Amino acid sequence: MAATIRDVARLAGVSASTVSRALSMPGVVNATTRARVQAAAEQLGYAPNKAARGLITGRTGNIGLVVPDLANPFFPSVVKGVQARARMHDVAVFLADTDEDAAAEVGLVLALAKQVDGLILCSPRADEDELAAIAADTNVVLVNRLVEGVPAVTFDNEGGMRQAIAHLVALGHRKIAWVGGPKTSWSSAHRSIGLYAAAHDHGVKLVDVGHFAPTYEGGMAAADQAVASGATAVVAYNDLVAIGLLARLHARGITVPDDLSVVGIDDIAMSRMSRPALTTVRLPKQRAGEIAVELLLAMIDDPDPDTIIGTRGTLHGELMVRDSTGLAADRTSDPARP
Amino acid sequence: MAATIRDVARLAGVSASTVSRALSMPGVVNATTRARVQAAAEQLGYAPNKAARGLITGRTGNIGLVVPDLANPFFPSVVKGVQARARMHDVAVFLADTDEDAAAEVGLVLALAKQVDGLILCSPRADEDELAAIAADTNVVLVNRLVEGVPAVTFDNEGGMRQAIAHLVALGHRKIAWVGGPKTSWSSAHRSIGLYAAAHDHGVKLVDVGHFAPTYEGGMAAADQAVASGATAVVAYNDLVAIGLLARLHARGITVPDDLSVVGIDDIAMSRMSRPALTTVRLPKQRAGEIAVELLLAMIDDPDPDTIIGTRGTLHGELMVRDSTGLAADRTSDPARP
DNA sequence: CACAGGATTGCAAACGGTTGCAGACTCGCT
DNA sequence: AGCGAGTCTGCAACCGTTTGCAATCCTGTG
Repeated sequence: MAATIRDVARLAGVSASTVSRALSMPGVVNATTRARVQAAAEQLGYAPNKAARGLITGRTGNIGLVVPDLANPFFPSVVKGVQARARMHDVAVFLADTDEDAAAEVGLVLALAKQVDGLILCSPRADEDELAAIAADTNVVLVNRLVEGVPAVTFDNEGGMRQAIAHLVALGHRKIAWVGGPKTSWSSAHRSIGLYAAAHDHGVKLVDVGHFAPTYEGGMAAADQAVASGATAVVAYNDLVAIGLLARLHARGITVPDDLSVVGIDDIAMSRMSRPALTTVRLPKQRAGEIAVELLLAMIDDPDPDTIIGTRGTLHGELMVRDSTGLAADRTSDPARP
Repeated sequence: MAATIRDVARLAGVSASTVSRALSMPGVVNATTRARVQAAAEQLGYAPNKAARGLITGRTGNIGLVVPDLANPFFPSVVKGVQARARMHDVAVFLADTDEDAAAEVGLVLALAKQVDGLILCSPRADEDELAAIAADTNVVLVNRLVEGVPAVTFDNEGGMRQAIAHLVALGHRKIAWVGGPKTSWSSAHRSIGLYAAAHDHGVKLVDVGHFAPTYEGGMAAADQAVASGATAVVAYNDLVAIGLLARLHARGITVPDDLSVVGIDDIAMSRMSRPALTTVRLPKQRAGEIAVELLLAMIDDPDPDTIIGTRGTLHGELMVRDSTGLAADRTSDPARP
C-alpha cells in the first residue's frame, strides 16, 4: 500500500541504502543524487516506517502516559502538557487510563513498556515496591508521586499548604478543618504534613476530619463533619472535594465565606466557575506534564543514567484568592475589629 | 535488553519458529513442547515485540485518537470510552490533542496515520475535503461529525433539541433564545437546525443570539444579548456556555430559573455541580467512544469495505431536568395559572 | 516389511528499514 | 601515466517476528 524505501530507490535509480542515507544523513550523499531521491520520495508520498527503524535502533520514538482517571479534571491538564511537549520532540504518546485500579495499572504499564521508550506515570496507585520494580527495567518518570531512586516531578505540597494557612490565619481563622483524600494517596499524606507544620508554626489548631473520596461526592460527604468540627475554615484535599463541600454547605444554608471559609487545591477550570468562586492553590499541572517529558527524554538519551536517576523537579503552587474565603466567622478573634 | 523470541527458543531447546507457533497458534504444536516453551517464556518475562510483528502482518495493533482540546470536559469522556474499549480488544491508543488548530490537526493525523491501523477523529476541525482525502487512504471513524462516505458515530442533535424545546414549551415558554457555538462547528449547525424545526412544530419563536466561543467565557459574553432578546428561556450550544451564562446572569442579579430558564447540551460532570444545577441534554459521550472503536476495528478487519463505509451510529440524547429551568417568567402565558 | 499419511518441527525467506565495509570514480600531483 | 586520497554508492548483514515449505518421526495398514 504505502511506498517503501525500495520503491523510492527504484524511482530514483539508486539503492535503498542511498535513499536511507539521503533522507537521514544528508551531507554524506551527493547533492544531485540527494535531490533526485527527495523528489522521488516526495512524488511517492514516502514516509519511513517508524516500526522498522525501531527494530534496528531499539527506539520506538513513542512514550507512554498512564493516568488513573481522565474524568478527574486534574489529569487532562497534565496530559495536555505531555502532549504538547511530546509533539515538539516528535514523539507520539500512548495514553492509558487505569480507572483508579492499581492492579490494572500494573498490567497496563507492563503491556505498554514493550512498545515505548519510556513511561510517564501520573499519580500512580500501585505500591512503592511495584513502582520500583517497574522503574528498574524501564525508563520511568513519576508525576505527583515520589519513590526512592525514581525520577519524578512533584508539587510543593508543603509550600502550598503554608500559603493556604497563612492566608486563613491573616483572615483571623484559628481553628481550621482538614478534609483529607484517600488513605493511600501520596499527595494527601504530604498535604496533611505540610498543613500540620504550617498550623503549628502559626500556632493555630488543625482538626483532621478524615479521609474522603477525591470527588464531588466526597466533598458532600465531608461537609457536615467539617461544620461539626467547629472550625471556621476548611482546607479540602482538592478542588473537586471543595466544590462538593460548597454544594452541601449551600444546601444546609451555611454561607461561604461568611459562616465558613473553604480552600481547595489544584485550581481546576471548574473552580473559577463555582459559586462562590473557589480560593485555591494553583498547581502548574500542564507544566508538570511538560517537565516530565523533558526528564524522560533526557533519561532515554543519556547513556549514563546516574545523572538522571533521582532527579526531581518540584513545582510550586500559587494561592489564588477568590470568593470562598473571608474573615473568620468568630468576630471576637477578628483582627480587623479588635 | 528485553528477551527476544530466540532467547526463549534457546532456553526451551527449540527453534524460534516453534516458539512463535506455540505462542500464537497453540494446538499446532505438541502439548509437551508447548508447555516447555510457555515455561521458558514465563521465566524470561518474554513478550513479543509488536513492532516486528507489525512489519510482517501489516498490522500495528494500535489506533490513533485525535481530539481538539482535552481541556473541554466533553473530550475526556469520549477518550475514556475509546480507552476502555480499546483495552478490551488489546489495542493501544495514541492520543493527540490539536489545540483546536485545524492545520495542526491535519499534520498530526498524517503523522499518526503511518503508525496505526486506523484513526478516530473526534469533532475534527478540518474541512470536509481534507477529511475525505484522509479517509480515502486510511481507516477513519468520525465522532460528532459527518462527512459523505466516512463511517461515523454522531449524536441525534435534532432529537435532543426537540426534547429541550418540548420541555420548555411545557413550562410555558413561547420565546426562546439560541446561543450558538462557533460558526464553523458542525454540531452547532445541526443543533440550530433541530431547534428551528422543533420551534416551528410547536409554534414558538426562536431567536438566534449569534455565534460564541464554546467556553465559559463564550457564555458570559452571550448572556446580556440573551437577556436583551426578550426570551424567557435560553438554549446554549453546550454546557460550558450554559454555565457561563449562569454566572453572568447571577452577576447581573437575574434569577435562574425564575427570571430566565437555561438549558445546556452535553451533560458534563460540572453541570450537576453548577448553581442552579443545569438542565441539559445528556449525550452518551463515553458510549460514542466505545462504538467508534468497534466500528474502526470492524473496518480494519473487514476485507470488504463496502459493508462499513458509510456506516453510521447515531446516539440519542436524554433530557436531564434539573434546576435551571422553570415556568416561564411571563405569567400571562403560564399554563398553570390561566 | 514397505509405505501412505498425519503430526511436529526446523530452515529460510520476508517485512522495511539502517549501517559497516569495500569497491568505483574522480581529482590532483608527481 | 601512475598513484594516493577523497567522495559516493552499493552489497550484505542485521533487527525480531511470521510463515511457506520440506524434512523427520510415528502410526497404522495391507
